[in-house]
Amino acid sequence: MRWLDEREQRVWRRYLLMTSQLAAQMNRQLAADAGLSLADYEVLVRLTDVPAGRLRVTRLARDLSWEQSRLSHHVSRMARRGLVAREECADDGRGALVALTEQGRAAIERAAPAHVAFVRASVFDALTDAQVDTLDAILGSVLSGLR
Amino acid sequence: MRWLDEREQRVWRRYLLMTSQLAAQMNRQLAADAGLSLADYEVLVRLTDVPAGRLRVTRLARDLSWEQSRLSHHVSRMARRGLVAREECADDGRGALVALTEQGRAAIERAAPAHVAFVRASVFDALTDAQVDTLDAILGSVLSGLR
DNA sequence: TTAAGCTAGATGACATGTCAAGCAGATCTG
DNA sequence: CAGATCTGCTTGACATGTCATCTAGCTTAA
Repeated sequence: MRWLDEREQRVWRRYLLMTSQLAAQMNRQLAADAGLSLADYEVLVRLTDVPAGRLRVTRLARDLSWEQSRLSHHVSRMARRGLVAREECADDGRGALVALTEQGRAAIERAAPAHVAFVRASVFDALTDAQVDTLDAILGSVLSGLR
Repeated sequence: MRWLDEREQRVWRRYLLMTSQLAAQMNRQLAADAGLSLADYEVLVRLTDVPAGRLRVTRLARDLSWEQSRLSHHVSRMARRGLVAREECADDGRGALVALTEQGRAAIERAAPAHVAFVRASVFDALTDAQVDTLDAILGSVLSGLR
């Protein structure tokens, strides 16, 4: 049984700390700016990206790499707040579409500039170009191992 | 307003994906092996690290970089499951100690080998030494910007 | 064409996390 | 030394996420 050495432990603890702090601060900023969570933001971004402004539930879940039931619950909550709307699917009687509402579009347009500025300031501006390249490689290696 | 360029967007999305997948898999593995969550594991590790096996609530929260109320709720849940116990603090009438129980110690001893093996396999074994160094630097830079 | 099985989604139960408020025991100050 | 304030911790309300299960609409094969 091989444990983590000193350096590995330090890196690992800092990894856990950094990821949780970064997520917490993004959540707080989005909440303050536009009453959104990071999860809301991700859903809205994806919907904004497609011309029709609507996607099938399964497709959206796959795009976001979310579990389907998580998305279903989340859509319910977002619908209650008027950020998205559920629509029937003509093709498939079982299907459902999640559609961006005007209010949802307004919310993400309000939130996006400060959110992007925060990501830029706290991540990309803090790193050299070479570090970003290495980070990309690291993410790729770890991700491919996870599948 | 400067948005993220192609490469930055790709890295950022992969960052969000990788961090969430890694956390999800760690949680699943810990749950399967020992009925623990990653949060439980972190609490138990910290308590195991101190000789007395008990810490003041505030101290533990600070060590973990958790909000105090999160820890309080979490300790309640862990106490209900017998993993830790709350104790009175002799020094300070307001204070409370969180103490590792036998059952808590048994749980972490059961969980640790596979958990460490998973972290090693999915992270450290997937990276070169130079990548780990760069990761360390990246974590440091971003963290210092977050405070 | 119909019964078996598959697929899309929703839901209930429950664990987790955040924020704001509450409470009781320290501490400080006039 | 008595009120004001601060501190350590808990609690309630509520948002979020997971797992298991349910339902209804498709699909397929005898």
